[in-house]
Amino acid sequence: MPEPTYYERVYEVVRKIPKGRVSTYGAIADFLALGSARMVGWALHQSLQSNDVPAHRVVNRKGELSGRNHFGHPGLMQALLESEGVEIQHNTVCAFKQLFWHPAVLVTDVS
DNA sequence: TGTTTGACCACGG
DNA sequence: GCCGTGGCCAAAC
Repeated sequence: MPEPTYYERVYEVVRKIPKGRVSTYGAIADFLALGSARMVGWALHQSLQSNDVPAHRVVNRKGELSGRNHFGHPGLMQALLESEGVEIQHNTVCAFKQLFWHPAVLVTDVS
């Protein structure tokens, strides 16, 4: 049945995102070297109802919580991130550049 | 079955 | 540093 779809890849990558870290659609798309960032958004949308994927750790290139509106309730995404120690301001990840995590990078501590 | 949209990004001007 | 355009694949209409 279900062949390895682009979504499955995205799910895997997103699951690998360490807690307290955030990634971007472009980074995932670039890591998979397939499709485009748009598909990542679609995949995450599907993942919300299909898999346990920390989609709240995925934000757009600007570090903005673009999909906060899709979490069922606006603010939920921010709450989850803050719960993980990620500071959010104006629907944007503070020190996003610092918390930015790339799938190709091994899990390392920032401290 | 074809068109349109979609949680976007990179590049060029 | 901002604006416009292209691209990419899949699902919904």
